[in-house]
Amino acid sequence: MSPISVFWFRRDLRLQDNAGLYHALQAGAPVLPVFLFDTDILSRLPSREDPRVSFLHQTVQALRRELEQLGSSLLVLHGTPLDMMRQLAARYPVREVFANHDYEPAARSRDQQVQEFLHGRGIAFHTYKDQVIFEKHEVVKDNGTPYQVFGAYKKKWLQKLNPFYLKPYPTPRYFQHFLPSPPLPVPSLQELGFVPNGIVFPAKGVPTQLIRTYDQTRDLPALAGTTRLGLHLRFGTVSIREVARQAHQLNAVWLSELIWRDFFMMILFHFPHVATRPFHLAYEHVPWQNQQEQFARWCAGTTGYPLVDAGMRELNATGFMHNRVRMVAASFLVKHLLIDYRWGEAYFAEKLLDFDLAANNGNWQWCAGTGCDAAPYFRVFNPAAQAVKFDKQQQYIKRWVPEVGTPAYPAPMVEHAFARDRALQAYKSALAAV
DNA sequence: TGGACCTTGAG
DNA sequence: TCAAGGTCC
Repeated sequence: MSPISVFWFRRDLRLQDNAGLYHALQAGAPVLPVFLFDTDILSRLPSREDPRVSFLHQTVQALRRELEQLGSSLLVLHGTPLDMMRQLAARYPVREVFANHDYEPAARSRDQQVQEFLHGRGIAFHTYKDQVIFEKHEVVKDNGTPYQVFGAYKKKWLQKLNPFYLKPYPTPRYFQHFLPSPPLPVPSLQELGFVPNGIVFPAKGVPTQLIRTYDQTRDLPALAGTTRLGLHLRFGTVSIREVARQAHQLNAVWLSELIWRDFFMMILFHFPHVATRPFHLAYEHVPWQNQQEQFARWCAGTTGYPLVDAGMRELNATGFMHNRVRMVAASFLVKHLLIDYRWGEAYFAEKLLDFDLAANNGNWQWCAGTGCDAAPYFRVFNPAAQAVKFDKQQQYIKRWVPEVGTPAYPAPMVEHAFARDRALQAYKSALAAV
C-alpha cells in the first residue's frame, strides 16, 4: 500500500477554508481524515450531559456525511492522542500527519508529545495557523516582543491586515485527494459516556442586517443583537477568515471584537501562566472572601440583583449569556462578593457553549482588574445602574426573573456602597503588599 | 524620553 | 471630577 497522509480535525470542524486540510490535500498523498473523542479532555468534563459533546457529536456526523459524498469517510476514534497515533501508525502506511495550531497550554503539550512520538516513527507532523487571522508572532512590537495592551495591538493588527489574510483556502480544488473509503462507524454519544441534552445550538450564519447594526444593538440584552457565533468559532464550524471578511466589510466594532479574540489567544500563548494565575501577579494577594454559600447564590441567580440573576439563569438554561450581562455578572462576583475570579471563570467554562479558554480567561481577568489592559480595579460596575442603562423596560430581566418586584424575589445579598468600598480596600491592600 | 493613552463607569 | 500605574513610541 502506498503512503498516505492523515488530517487530524480538532477545533476546525469544516471542509471549507481549512488551512491544515488544504495543505494535507495539496501534499499529494491520499488523505485519511480523522477525529478523536479525546478521553483526556472528556474525562474532565463535570457533566455527562455536557451539550458541547452533543454538538461535537452532531458536527462530526455531519462532517462524515459530507466526506462520504466525496467517496471518503471520517475515521472517528475514542481514546488518547498517543493511542490514536499508535493505532494509525499500525494500521496505515502514514507518511505525514497534518493539523492546525492550538494555543492552549494543554493542547500545546499534547501536540509536543504527539510530535515526538511521530518523529520517533519517522512520520512528519505539520501544523498551520487556522483559527485566528494573526497568531503569536505576527503582530508584535517593533522590538519583536508581544503587546500587552490592546489599543496598540489593534492598531498594528489593522495596519498589517490586507486581503491576503482574509482569503479562503480553496480546499474543494483538491477534494479528489481524500482517501477513498467505505463508510466508517461513529461511536454513539452513549458509547462515549454522555447523554443528550435538550439545549438548542445557535445558527452558523449571521443576517447582514444584524452585522450592520451590531454596534448599536450589541449592548441591549433584550434584543437578539449579537452574532452568537462563539460556539462556531470555538469548534471551527465557521472559518474566522469568512467571519472577519464580513466584519471588515460591514462593521468595525464587530471586527474589533474579533481582534480581541486574536489578542487573547496571543496573550495565552506568550503568557501561559494566565491560565492559572493573574496576568499581573501583584493581584495574587487580593484577600478574597470565597464564601461557598454566596458563590452558590451567584451560580443559581438569586443574588437579589435582577440583571445579575437574569444573566446567570440565562446561562444555566441555555448555555449562553449576553455579553453585556457577562461583564455585570462577572464584576459582581469579583468586586461585590470578593470571590476569586477563577471560581467564576471555571463556572463559565463549565456552562458556556462558546467557552474558549483564551477569551474566557482574558475577559474574566479584564473584569477582575488582574489582566493585561484590564479595567482599573477601582472601576466597580453598579449592577442596578447597568440594568437601568441597558434594560430600561426590564424586558430581559423579566424574561429570566419573572418574580422580580414580588415578595418571592430576594433582597440584594450585599449592599452596593458597602461592597464597593470593601472591594477598593481589598485591592488596595493587595497592591500595597507587593 | 516625556507624554499620550488607556473596551464596554461611577457618584 | 474621580480613580493608578503601566505600556508604547
